[in-house]
Amino acid sequence: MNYEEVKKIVTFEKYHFGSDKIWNNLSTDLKKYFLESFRTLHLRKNQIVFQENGVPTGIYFLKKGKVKKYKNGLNGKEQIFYIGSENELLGYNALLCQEYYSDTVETLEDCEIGFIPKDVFMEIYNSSDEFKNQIIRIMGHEYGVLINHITIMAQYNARERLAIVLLLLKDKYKKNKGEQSEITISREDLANLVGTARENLIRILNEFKSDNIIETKGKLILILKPKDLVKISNLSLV
Amino acid sequence: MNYEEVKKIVTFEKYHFGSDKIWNNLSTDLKKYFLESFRTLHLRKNQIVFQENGVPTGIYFLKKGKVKKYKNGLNGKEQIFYIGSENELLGYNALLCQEYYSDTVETLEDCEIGFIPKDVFMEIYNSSDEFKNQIIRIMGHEYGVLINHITIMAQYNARERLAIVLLLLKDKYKKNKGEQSEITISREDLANLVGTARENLIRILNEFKSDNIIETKGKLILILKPKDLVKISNLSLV
DNA sequence: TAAAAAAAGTAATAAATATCACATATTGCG
DNA sequence: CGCAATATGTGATATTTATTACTTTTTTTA
Repeated sequence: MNYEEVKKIVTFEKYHFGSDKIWNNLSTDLKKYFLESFRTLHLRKNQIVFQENGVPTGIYFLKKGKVKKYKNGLNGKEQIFYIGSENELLGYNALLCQEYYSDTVETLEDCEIGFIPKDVFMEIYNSSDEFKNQIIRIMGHEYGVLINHITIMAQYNARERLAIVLLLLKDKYKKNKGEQSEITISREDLANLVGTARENLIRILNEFKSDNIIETKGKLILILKPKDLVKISNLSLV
Repeated sequence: MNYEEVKKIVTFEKYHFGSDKIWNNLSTDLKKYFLESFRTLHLRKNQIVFQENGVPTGIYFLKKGKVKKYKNGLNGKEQIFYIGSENELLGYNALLCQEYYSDTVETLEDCEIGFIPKDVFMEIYNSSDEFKNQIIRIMGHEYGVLINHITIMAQYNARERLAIVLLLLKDKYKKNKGEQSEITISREDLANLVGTARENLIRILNEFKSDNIIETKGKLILILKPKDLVKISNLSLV
């Protein structure tokens, strides 16, 4: 199995909402209007963009940085189900279905975020069929990503899930071509993403370290042998 | 805690895709045209409506009966993430995002299903803003349902999840007002919905039986004390 | 920069869950 | 109908995961 085959198994698209593809099929005029319509917010690390049960007043466009999307479960424990990165849209689901937010978005690092008020967004949305269709395409794709996530959470054990999450983060934290991904994430967040206790997560990370699959330096995680992670993940082709 | 409060905790909407609300805000003319546009299929129990990785050729409208929505996970094990019932639409996500189906839909009993070919559906979809907005509203709502599901799968134990699933099925299998719900489901399917091994599921069902919370007769499950299931579920308000 | 707070890591133990190897029903069908 | 296939149910055991009670390290901030 070569690396290309490996990449096919862990298809990034299957784990990525894809709202950064909002520009596809959009005219340059519309793109320009959209980009000019937002006010830029600078948020520090660990700040909340919007919160579960809050009222949507617009949508957000993550220009720079990373965010976690989570829902509070048993005893307020954060269930992180997605890591958002550069160029992704945030908060359109609740706005378009006219409900309160069903999740919370919080920055993982200093972020630059564009905010577009509801009325401006709806104006663009309603005036352009291309834009509307693009949003719908994204929402349809999300469905597949989420049910894939459900299946993984329900059927794979913590070790397998950690392998999958690390492969995914390797892509999300990719910098320039050829460069090593520098995954910086707290053990608490990683545990809440994998869906296991922090103590358990650390034990598995240590196993991966002693097998030279990964290397850590403080919060930093480097993936040395992605192929081994694919093997551990138990993910199958198709 | 009275039954009204109990019902607030296990909000049906939080677990229901809501595509049966497609008619809301729709003109009677459009509704009529829609209903007249489909060909009715009669499917027996355990027949597949559409399959993961298949090409969408239209959408389905479940007129009568129940279906399971699942994805095949580890070693082909079915991960059931939704039970569809009367008046729900099926298969619109993949069609609208122009991808292959990401899940499989299979009947749980004899079903009457309307099929609308892609071109006819897209014609209705594109010609009516009300219809389009209704579909979008449904897709936005689904997002909340799925992340709620992820949180439950990741944080609640099998006993809690079974309690939640039984309360949900009680609503899905509701007949006429005041009548007792008759939940008929194979133990295998129930285990794949709860996300645990069949043996484990049966053990927990037996516990519920000896506490007189439920009653079973073959595949039939009757819920005697829903309030007790709410307590067991550990679901909290808000 | 030093104290306080938060996060990370360790080890032992308890609890939950999966797996295996069966026995017993139930259902489908030639 | 009756046999085969499938589904259900039981008990023992192995494995995985959570929990508890800490120590150590890192980060924050007064």
